Amino acid sequence: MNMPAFEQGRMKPVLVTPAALGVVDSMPISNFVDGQSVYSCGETAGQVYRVEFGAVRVYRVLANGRRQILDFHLSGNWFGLQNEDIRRSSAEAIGATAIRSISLRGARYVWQGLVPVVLENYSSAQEHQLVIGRQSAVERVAAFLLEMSNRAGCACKFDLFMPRIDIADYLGLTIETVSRALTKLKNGNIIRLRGTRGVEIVNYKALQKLCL
Amino acid sequence: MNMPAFEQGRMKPVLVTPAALGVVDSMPISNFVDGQSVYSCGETAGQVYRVEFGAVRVYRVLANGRRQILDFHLSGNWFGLQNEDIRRSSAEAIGATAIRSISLRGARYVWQGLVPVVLENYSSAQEHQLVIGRQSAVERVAAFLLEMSNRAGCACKFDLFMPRIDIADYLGLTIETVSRALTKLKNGNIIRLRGTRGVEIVNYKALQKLCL
DNA sequence: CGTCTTCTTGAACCCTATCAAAGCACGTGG
DNA sequence: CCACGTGCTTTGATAGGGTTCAAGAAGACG
Repeated sequence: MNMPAFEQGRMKPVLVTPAALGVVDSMPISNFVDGQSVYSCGETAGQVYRVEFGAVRVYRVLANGRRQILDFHLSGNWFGLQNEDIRRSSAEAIGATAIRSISLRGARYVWQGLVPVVLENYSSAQEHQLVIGRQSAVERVAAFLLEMSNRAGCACKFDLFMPRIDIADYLGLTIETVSRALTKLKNGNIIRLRGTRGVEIVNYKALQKLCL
Repeated sequence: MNMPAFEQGRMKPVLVTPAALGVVDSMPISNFVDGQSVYSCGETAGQVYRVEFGAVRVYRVLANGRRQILDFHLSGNWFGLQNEDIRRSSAEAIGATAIRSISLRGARYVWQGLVPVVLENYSSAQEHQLVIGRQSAVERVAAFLLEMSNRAGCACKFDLFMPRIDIADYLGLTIETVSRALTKLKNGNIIRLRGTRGVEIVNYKALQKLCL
């Protein structure tokens, strides 16, 4: 089932990103305010996007109003990639955000470079399935904090850029449960909370251990 | 944010599948018995796979033994697509299964054709996030039955090809809860159960309504 | 036809959601 | 600079849904 090492390398021909193709950096950047829609469920999908700065939440809403945030996208992340013509999710800016949009006009060439991007998004979606499918509230919040820490460059001190409700809808919990989990982690001297958004990881290993 | 219709069509240059590239059909097919491993977590990833007949479950296991099935793959479905060198999930045959494996030797060309496949898998992963993140037990089972019905060609009468434990681990529930949900749907005259695996959807609309 | 596995059913418990209210943070205007 | 108001967060009490543990029933298979 295994392969020689020289073949493993071929897994990533994909380091040829669209940027490397030289077509992306010339694409237009738009600015969004907090909560502003980038695209909405039901719209036709004609572009893919890259966050230049700020953040984006991609989510879906059930008929009864329950919302599930599928992913957060930070500076450098691509989103809006899909095969179907119609958007089945919505995307909104979190805070002041700049987004580069790429039309799929020269589709074949653009998609080719986006393969690693799609694979990465796919991978993180699967990771998240595990978290919301098989972990308890505290474990989910712990996993979330580690994820945010990693995305902040593995800093042990960072700011959450989204409100509690977004964390809850990302983790499949309620804001109250998220708050209680954070309090529990704080009381266990695993994290420290600074104001509403600030987080400091005091006991990194304990946090990792919680994610099993 | 919308685009003219003629550009929409460009979203799918991707109908050029590997099969169309003429390299896939010549790839070797292996046979697997029920429960046999296709690849395991921790192995190096050198191939992608396509189910020829039978079925495959892709799953991850937490340190404490809790398992989450990420996806089921049926005849014609591709799996094992990832960017990283190391497998973070495991794949097993469900029942007697034939699988075609494609080395990523001619990687660039293969990946190019696989873009729609990856996008499809990504899309179904997101769909599933919604189910396990924001739906109740009965709603999850209802969604699962509809999914299986669709994959069986929208038949209202079909066989589940996996045991209850797989359904449970796919939906983030226990087997008992899955069983109770099925009983509830049966008692509500929404479905009929034939033996252990057989399912007949009696009230299709009611089932859809449950998924909201 | 018997045995083993899988599935279903039951009862008790636990975790998380829900409902309600108080505490903060921040911005506005006096 | 402080009072006030608004929105978000935390904390509390209760209830509901799902898990867990424990049998029992139904299939599958030799």
